[in-house]
Amino acid sequence: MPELPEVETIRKELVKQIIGKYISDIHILLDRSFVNHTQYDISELIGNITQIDRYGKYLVMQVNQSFQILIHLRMTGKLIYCPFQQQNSFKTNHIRLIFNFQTGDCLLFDDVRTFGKVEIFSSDLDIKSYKNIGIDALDEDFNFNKLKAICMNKKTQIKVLLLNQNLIAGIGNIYAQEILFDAKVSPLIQVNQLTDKELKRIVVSTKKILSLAVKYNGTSISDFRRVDDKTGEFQDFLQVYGKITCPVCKSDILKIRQGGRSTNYCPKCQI
DNA sequence: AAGCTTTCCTGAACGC
DNA sequence: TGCGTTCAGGAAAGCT
Repeated sequence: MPELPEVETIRKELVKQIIGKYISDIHILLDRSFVNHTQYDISELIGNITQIDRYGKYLVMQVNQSFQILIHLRMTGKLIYCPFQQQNSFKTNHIRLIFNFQTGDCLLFDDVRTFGKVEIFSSDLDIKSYKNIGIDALDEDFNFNKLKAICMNKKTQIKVLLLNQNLIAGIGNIYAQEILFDAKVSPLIQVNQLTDKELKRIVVSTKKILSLAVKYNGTSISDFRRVDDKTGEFQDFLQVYGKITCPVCKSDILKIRQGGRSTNYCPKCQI
């Protein structure tokens, strides 16, 4: 499931593959994957890809000065670059959209569970405010003071807060668990109860875990694949997600549910 | 208003 | 074997 490191991995690879390419046609295979296309004339959604940015888990492709393509992969969305229509060489069983380039190659949007979304925005729209996206977890302005301000007067459990994209953007269920394990903080603590030391450890662990995961091209647990269909490598570094035994103290890892999501944590290391 | 719950969807894994 | 049930998850809408 793509979180910040996976989306950043995809972004970097897309920059290499498709910057400067001319989108000549967008082929829609599943209507609901392309949220607001009925507001546009598809034949006019053409032009050069000039820039690709990431905001939290969102990808934004700038096309000329005219419009932006906003992409969210949710759980099973993939972007696969296919040189010269070599679609058969990739495991693309659930293609929802095809971006065709003038050069004959294309970008496939493949998504088993169809939660992923592609959306068109005019260039003057600010996506961060439109989608109410919080500060990016790897933004250098995300620091102790910022986290303390975010946590002030809130009773939410820290694990649930880390998943709230409106407050901090980019952290999903795998990395929230890894960050709290690394910071030795219980996922159950209400954020207004966190000490300054704990808040500082959470910030340090967030930077450490996410940047390491970016370095290793993300985590491929089940669905995540890179633009060239390769897997990431960070799954080899996971400490607590999907684990039975704590790698530090050998205690049994507890599995609980918070806000409808599963959480693994070590009750001995994470107090 | 903050913080819950529900909805969307499919394939894998499970139980009988 | 094969059927039915459960689970997984991000974000937004609908609740309280």
